[in-house]
Amino acid sequence: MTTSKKAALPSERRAHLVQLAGDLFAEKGFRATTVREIADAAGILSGSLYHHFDSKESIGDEILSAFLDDVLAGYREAVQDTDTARTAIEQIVHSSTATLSRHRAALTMLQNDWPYFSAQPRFAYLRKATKEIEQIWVAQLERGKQSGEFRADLDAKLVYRLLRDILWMPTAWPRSRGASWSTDQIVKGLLSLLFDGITR
Amino acid sequence: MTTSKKAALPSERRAHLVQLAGDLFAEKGFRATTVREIADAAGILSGSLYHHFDSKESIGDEILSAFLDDVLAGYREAVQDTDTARTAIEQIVHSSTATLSRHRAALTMLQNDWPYFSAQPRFAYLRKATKEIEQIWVAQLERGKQSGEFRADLDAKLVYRLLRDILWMPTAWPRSRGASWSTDQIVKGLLSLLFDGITR
Amino acid sequence: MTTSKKAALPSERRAHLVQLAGDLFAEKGFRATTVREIADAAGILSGSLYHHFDSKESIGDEILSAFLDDVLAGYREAVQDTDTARTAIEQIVHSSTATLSRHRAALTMLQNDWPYFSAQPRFAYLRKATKEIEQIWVAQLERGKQSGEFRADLDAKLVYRLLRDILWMPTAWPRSRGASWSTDQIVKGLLSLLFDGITR
Amino acid sequence: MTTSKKAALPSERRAHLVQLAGDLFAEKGFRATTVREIADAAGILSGSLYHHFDSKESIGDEILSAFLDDVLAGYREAVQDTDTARTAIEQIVHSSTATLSRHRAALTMLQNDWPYFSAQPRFAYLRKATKEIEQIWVAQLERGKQSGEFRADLDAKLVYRLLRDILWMPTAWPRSRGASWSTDQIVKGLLSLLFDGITR
DNA sequence: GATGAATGAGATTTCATTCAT
DNA sequence: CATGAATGAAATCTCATTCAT
Repeated sequence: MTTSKKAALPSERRAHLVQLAGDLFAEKGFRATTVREIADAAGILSGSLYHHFDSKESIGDEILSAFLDDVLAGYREAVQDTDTARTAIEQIVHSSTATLSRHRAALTMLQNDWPYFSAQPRFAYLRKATKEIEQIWVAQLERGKQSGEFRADLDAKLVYRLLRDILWMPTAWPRSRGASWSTDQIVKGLLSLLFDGITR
Repeated sequence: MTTSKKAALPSERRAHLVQLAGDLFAEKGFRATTVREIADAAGILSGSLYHHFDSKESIGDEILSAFLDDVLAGYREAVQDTDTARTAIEQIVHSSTATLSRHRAALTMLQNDWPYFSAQPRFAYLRKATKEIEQIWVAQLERGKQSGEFRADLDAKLVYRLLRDILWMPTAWPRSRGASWSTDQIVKGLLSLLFDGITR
Repeated sequence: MTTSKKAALPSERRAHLVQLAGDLFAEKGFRATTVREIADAAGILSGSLYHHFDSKESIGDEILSAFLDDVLAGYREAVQDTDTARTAIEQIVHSSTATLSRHRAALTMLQNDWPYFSAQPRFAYLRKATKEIEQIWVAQLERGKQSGEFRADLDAKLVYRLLRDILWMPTAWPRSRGASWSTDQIVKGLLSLLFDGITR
Repeated sequence: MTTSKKAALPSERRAHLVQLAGDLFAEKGFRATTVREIADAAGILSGSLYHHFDSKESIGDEILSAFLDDVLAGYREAVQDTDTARTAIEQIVHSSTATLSRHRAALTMLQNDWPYFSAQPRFAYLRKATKEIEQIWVAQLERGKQSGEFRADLDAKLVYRLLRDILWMPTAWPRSRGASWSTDQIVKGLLSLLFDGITR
């Protein structure tokens, strides 16, 4: 009656394991983290992980798809009922603030192991999702160009890519033992930098 | 009495192999690239690579240190004899333009495999070099704050990290089959974005 | 004071599980079938099977010994009170018709995993039973040679082996999605094919 | 220049390893044989096998496709320029005699692990080849029915399957420590047994 | 009787590296 | 310089089985 795919059965234990795995992925990347390390972190043997997951990749899958679902949901909502392109972009950025800190692992994985994931059919949705993300950004940038809010000479695709990266990537910065910034701080610094520039 | 380290013996063949390896590293990352793939690209067997290099890591070493040497040299020169902080930052950015495109592989490696490299004593110079890079940027940012050129509320370290990333990382963007930007285009787009902002 | 061996406690549920397991064994072989698959088919978890069986092998045991008991009983009865060797052989064959279709799983298991079973002390009875089966066949073949019913140059052991295989194996043929024959059809085709070939 | 697929590069060592592996497969079946056992037989470590082969399956692939190529070539030649269906069938059988003994491993593998192989896309050619084999047999059987050589009531497909099995399978019989028959003996016994049974 | 979690042994595979020829 | 063969450590994964609840 129930589907036989393990991935479909949630459970507290399972969620906890995904959490542990995600922490390791965020620290060292997906491929660089061994299932043994994940199992060690959970206090079980590596084989025991396969009671909960089909494969290491299915753990990655879970983390990545959860992230993209969250981001897309946030973006779609952010651009609804906005009066100006600037408001829309601001909302997109703010929506990210909330989302990103919950998904450090996914960001690190995308940054470190994109070629690995994007080459696999199983992760085809990564390309699909990033395409939709691009469309949302580009649509708002073009809207701002048309309305005169933004400079007419912006290369929308390029600006999108730059903005998305600068927005997303710091979350994946290695947590150094010394001072490090919160996602909030980063985004705030970023916004003030982008909208107002460096100069006084 | 020449040193017995293979790394000390340059040669055209050797340089070519580093080039080939770098191309693969730039595409898939350092760890994700196998020595067999490098050897295949060179049309030899994997074992034969060890006539030229001590280890896979020594190839990585060569690529990374060449990059950092180049960058640092450029940065040191860029800030010399500058009248204003703004000029200094501009020169830093422009110096990068020239350097980055020659070092795609290094950028990808730093982005993908930083935790791997930075954990090894052999690559201790990575931390040293990045620390010097930070000092150069931060010094100029603080100078600008003091002189009134830049906003007084800038978190210099944070701004440095954001700027460095946004400056360096696009070079490591995966070369998609569609339209892709040259390093020049990227830096130009970036500068106009940062110094003038998005808005008109 | 019932024995503590689980195998000694029959029950409907138990028989049903053996049936389900047998179906899977018949399809994919004994070793290739996992206890998880058996449990899935029964709608329970794999660990729960161990309330009913000591081990996977004890399920196999049950299936194989039931088959051999059946076959031997049939063979012993078949050769009793027969006037001619030909009649005896005919009865043996006909006795098989009835028996085989009920034991597809056992046939598949013997065909696929004979080396595995025959190497284990637990399954020593397999060799014993097949030896008795051989004796029954060979006795009748020799009888026919002596009486002049069968050709004198028959290698009785070889002919037995050929006949037994051709009689048993088709039952283990993979059930293809297209047209497939009933055990009845197969045996009938076989008889009409073989019988005149044996007789002088 | 050369293809990078290992499977395409023959070598003496390689052929020797296939031979050793085949011997083990013939004894215990494909799945039941571990790569460690193969490596042990060759006096090397299991990982070293992967210098020569992509995977265990590619060894199986080599053995199976060599067998089917051989069989099909023999069959195609056997039926060429035959005056009667009986001659054709006879030649098919004789062609098998020569072929089978060289391919004990393949026969065992097909008998033990057919469900495993036939389920994999990589081994799709197994179905294709067996289909062609069936067509060759059935064509000759039908020809014989039409010409009056064979009984008109033969179910050609069923008879083919029975004949092929009885012809092929004994080669896969476990080599018992005692008396065992050569492929020649088996086929001879078989022919004398079967031939008159087919003809009217 | 069944669940849910885990064990533990062993399987296949990967890959940087070594070395005799 | 290059080949061809091998090493050896470690990785992912499989699966029968156990057991507290």
